Order: sequence, then C-alpha cells, then structure tokens
Amino acid sequence: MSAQSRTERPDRPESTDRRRELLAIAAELFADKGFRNTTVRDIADAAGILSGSLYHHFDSKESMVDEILSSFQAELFAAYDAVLLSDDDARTKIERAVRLSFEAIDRHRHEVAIFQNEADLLGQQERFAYLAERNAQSREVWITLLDDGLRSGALRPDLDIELTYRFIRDTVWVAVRWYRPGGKLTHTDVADQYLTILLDGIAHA
Amino acid sequence: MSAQSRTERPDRPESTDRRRELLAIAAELFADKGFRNTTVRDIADAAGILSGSLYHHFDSKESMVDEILSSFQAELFAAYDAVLLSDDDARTKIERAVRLSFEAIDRHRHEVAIFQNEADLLGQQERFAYLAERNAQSREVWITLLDDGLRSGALRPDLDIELTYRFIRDTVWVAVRWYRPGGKLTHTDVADQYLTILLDGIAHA
DNA sequence: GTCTATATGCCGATAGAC
DNA sequence: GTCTATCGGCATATAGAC
Repeated sequence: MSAQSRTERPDRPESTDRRRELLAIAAELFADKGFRNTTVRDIADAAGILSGSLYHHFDSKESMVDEILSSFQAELFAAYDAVLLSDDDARTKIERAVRLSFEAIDRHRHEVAIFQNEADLLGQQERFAYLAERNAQSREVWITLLDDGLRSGALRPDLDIELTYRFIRDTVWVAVRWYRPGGKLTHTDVADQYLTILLDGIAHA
Repeated sequence: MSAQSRTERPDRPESTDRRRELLAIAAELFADKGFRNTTVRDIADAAGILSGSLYHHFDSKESMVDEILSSFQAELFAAYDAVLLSDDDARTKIERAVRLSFEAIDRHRHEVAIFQNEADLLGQQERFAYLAERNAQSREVWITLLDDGLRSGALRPDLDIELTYRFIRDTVWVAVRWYRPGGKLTHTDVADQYLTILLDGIAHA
C-alpha cells in the first residue's frame, strides 16, 4: 500500500512520521492496558490531541492495531527465514532462533506483548486471519529446526517434538512480561541463561 | 463472610450452589474473552437469566472476579505450603511444586487463565492488592526451593536463581494457554516431559 | 430468584469549521 | 492536521413488580 510515496521519498519526514509516532503511542497503551481496555481518547490524550483528530490518520482503532501487528510480524519472520536458509548446524540454528526472539522482545516489546495478549481474540475476525497463519508458520519453523536437531543427534532422542516446541515458544515469548530494555540484564544475558537451562537443564550433572 | 451458614450447613445445596454455578459460568467467559471483554449480559445469557438478575447474587462484575481469584489462590497456596513443610529432599520438592502447578491447570484452568491474563491490570486497584501479595509469596516459595537445591548440590552451581525462578514460573503457568483436560496428554504426562527438559535439558548428553 | 424498565455514562466514530 | 460538537450504541448498575 502506498508503495509510490515509500519508494520515491524513503527518508522524507512528513505525514508518515506522524503516523508512526501515533502508532508507537498506541502500541504502548495497547501493550500496557490491553486493546479493548484502551480507548481512542486514551491514545489521543497521550498524543496531546483530541480523539476525533485520530481519524484523520486512521480509519479505526482496529486499523491501528492491525498496522502495528502486521508490520512487526513481517520483520520477525524475515529474521526467522534468514536462520532457516543459513548453513549453520542444527544446534546453532536453534540457538540463533532463540536469540533473535529475545532480541525482538528487546526491540519491539510492545508489539510482542500485544501479539501475546490479543492474538487469540483478534484472530477470530477475518481481518486478522493472518495472525493464525503466522502462528502456523512459526510452528513450521520450530518443528523443522527441532527435527533437524533430532536427526543430526544434537538433541536427545526421547523428546516429544510437539511438546518441546510449545515449551520453547512459550518460555521465550513469555519473557516479555518482565524483561525491560535498559535493565540490569541485556537481552543477550537473558538468552545466555535461557539457552543454558534449555539445552542442559538445571540439575547438577 | 457468611461464616454462619457455611459452618452450620456445610453440605446444604441452596443459594450458595447457585452462586458457585454462576461463578463457574463467569469464570469460563472471563478466561476465554477477558474480564473487560465479557459483559454482564454475556454471563446472564450463558446462565439463562437476564443481566439485572445477576445483581441479586453479586454486588458487581468486579466482585465476581474477586471471588473467583481469591478462593482459587487460597487453595493453591495451601498446596504449596504442604510441599514446603514436607521433609522431602530439595529435588523432590521442586518436582512436587511443578507437578502441583500442572494439576492446578488441569483442575482450575479458567481461574489460572484469569490470573495470568488479568492480574497485572486488576492488581492496580486496592481491592485486588492481595494479587500482588500472592505473587510475592509465590516468589518466596520458589526462591526457597531453588536455594535449597543449590545448597544441597541438587542444582548446578552456576544458575542465576532469580532468572531460574522466572523461567520455571513462566514455563509452567503459560501451559494454560494450550493444555486442555481430557485431551491426548494428561497433566501428569505434561509434567513428566516438562520436568525432563527443565532438569536435564534438550541437548543430547 | 427472576423479570420489566430504565438511569447514567462512556465508547467509537462522523461532519464540518478553522 | 486539529478542533468543536455530537450521534447512536452498548456498558454497568438500579428500582420495584411478580
């Protein structure tokens, strides 16, 4: 959409910048209070304008969360694809996939939180059907990585792949609930500890 | 509250049973659609009555979720206490604490889901301050168990206890998102696999 | 214990002036 | 691009009849 202005003036600060600014404000509120819980008046207040003025930039509150989620997902899955297409060994690919998830939490925590909290409900509407598709796509990525790990002998052979996938997916993304950028731990610190536990467990050898 | 009728006729089916029935209906809706997203009309419809009639049983929608959460938490923490006070060794206590959590998900999944999804927001109100207290209490339990594990040599000495606590807490409770009682896997199956991964990791030895 | 009827307020969204 | 003003709808909750 609007491919024209984007390709012609990629670095021009203008109406597009105001949109992004408003979307960032909305994303923070959606992440903190929930989508339904956030009113268009909340968003307008935080932006220093009146609620009616928002409708100059966006069709509806729904189209705001739509734009937030779809653009984030596009970026995230491009990163997964890069891991899948690399020629690293199975274990390294798993480590990279975990690390890029924590990096996504670091760089886009509002978007991750919104997806975690709202995807199930929003996904019931046709407009957000792509959320379920992306979910299935994410599962494909992880099942592939774990299958490779099993076949190459990097992973223990008694693992239930489906359950292991859920374990990793949940464990990684749920960190968005407490991780804060600029805190004591960097996303790399967190990824290091998580990978240690995930790969080798907490029990003394 | 109403200690009289409860102590005098503990097994009397009456108005208290209707309350419990309505609370169970509300809990399912709160868990599936979110607290704010669920209207009193939704609850009344599901119960086959009109919305106004709910107010014969409850002060407000808030008091419904309050009763759901507080009675569940009381039961859960009694179970934690039993583990803490037992004379099992450190590793066994950790295993028992994990297992009882999956059992709670099996037996009270609506309540667990509501707590996971709504505690942060509700906790901002004075009325729900006990949610934050219970959260702190849960942390105490786990830090104690993990500390014992470290001191007794059951756990590897390089663990970051705080991060390990978050890892376990998140990993266990987030399963409420996909676990369904009566499905292919029992809560014991899930706990077995989770403990295997948690204790020994997914990497081939 | 449930129903009828309704008060009261906040919500998302729109129309048109500036 | 923002403001003024406002509509129609749905939310929680209440009062009183049955």
